[in-house]
Amino acid sequence: MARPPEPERRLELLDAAVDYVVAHGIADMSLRPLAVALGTQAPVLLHHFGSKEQLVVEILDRVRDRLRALGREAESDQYRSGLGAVWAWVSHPDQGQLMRLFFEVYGLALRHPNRYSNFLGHTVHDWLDEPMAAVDDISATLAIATVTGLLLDLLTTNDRARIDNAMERFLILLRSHADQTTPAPEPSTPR
Amino acid sequence: MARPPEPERRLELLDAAVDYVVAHGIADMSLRPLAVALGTQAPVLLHHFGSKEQLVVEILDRVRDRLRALGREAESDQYRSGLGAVWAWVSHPDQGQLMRLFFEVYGLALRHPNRYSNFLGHTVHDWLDEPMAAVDDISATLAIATVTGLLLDLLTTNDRARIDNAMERFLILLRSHADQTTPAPEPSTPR
DNA sequence: CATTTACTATAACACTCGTTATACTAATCA
DNA sequence: TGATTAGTATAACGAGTGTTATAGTAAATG
Repeated sequence: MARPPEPERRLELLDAAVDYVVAHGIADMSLRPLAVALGTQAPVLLHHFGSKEQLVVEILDRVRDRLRALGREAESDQYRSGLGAVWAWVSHPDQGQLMRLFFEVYGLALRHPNRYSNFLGHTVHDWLDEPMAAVDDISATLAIATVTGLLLDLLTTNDRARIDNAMERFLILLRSHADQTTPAPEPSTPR
Repeated sequence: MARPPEPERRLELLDAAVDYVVAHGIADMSLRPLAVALGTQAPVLLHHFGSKEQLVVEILDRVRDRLRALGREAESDQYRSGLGAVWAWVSHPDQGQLMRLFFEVYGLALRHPNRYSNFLGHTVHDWLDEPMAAVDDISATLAIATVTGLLLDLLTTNDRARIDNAMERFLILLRSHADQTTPAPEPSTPR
């Protein structure tokens, strides 16, 4: 009948919004500043996304995608493997803003589980399933928790040496325990 | 000259505000709802605390006190010791709201380090110094990170069995490593 | 061309925010 | 008693919020 929709525009806005949120956080994001940063106006965002809440949902879905992509990059690391590779990728300064956002959303989600159920329910299991697929649930839980906790420490104290050493010690703990329990252990971290 | 100040009233309001924040979170705390919950009005809070920002600072100082108290309670645990005791106390359901607030503030502090510098700068080192005083920095870093990460998992998934098992496995890892390196290890977790 | 629809621009609405001003009562001291 | 200060109410201000209404332009179909 008439002019066809242009889904490109919507995706363009969404991608730019994700970049903005990664850079500025999501806790006190508001439509008007976001819109001007994107070269448009608040009603345009509402026209495309319906409501702020829906926009936030779609932004966080994209953030989840980026976190999953990070896990896949760790898997394809050619110098390290397993948990060491995950740590190398996740703790890299380039990922600082993204991981900061990760913990920011986590903090908000703890108070409003319903509002962030997509993010909350899936993000942890994304990691359990993909980079940690080869080990049992308990080991994966421990490994992910350690990475998470060290990362939180790193982002707040920025004490790279102390925390890299702690990660190294954790990898040694895992390896020495594997030496005790299995006669012919693999040389790298458990997979 | 005239009517003397009544510091009791101020502390009374502050204590009630801490309870309110522990229950409702601090990210979207605002003066008016807080005031009515405390049976007063927003201008009264500003009269006593100067500004919302100052009130938040004082509330978080109190929250930090409660977290420190939790560490001391873990130290006096008569059934467990060391890291196992810390985990038992910190992961207890009674502390859920407090620990949720802990991660909420952490998430906010990652974006606004200056605003939450008191909380951010001291809370981690409180733990390094008190419950973890007996081990070296690297071991303490690893232990606190693991507790932190597991706690975050517990608060979001509530999967108590899986996470308690992961903690148990971590304690076993530490013990077996101690067995390898020291000839006469202590029976409990490393202190 | 006329119509329909997609997108954009401007203005405004109702609401909440932190904060301030003002008036009022209560308690202490000269 | 009068003066001074502490604490408590009430109202209001300016700013910012998400959202809606309205009008205008752009692009496609009949």
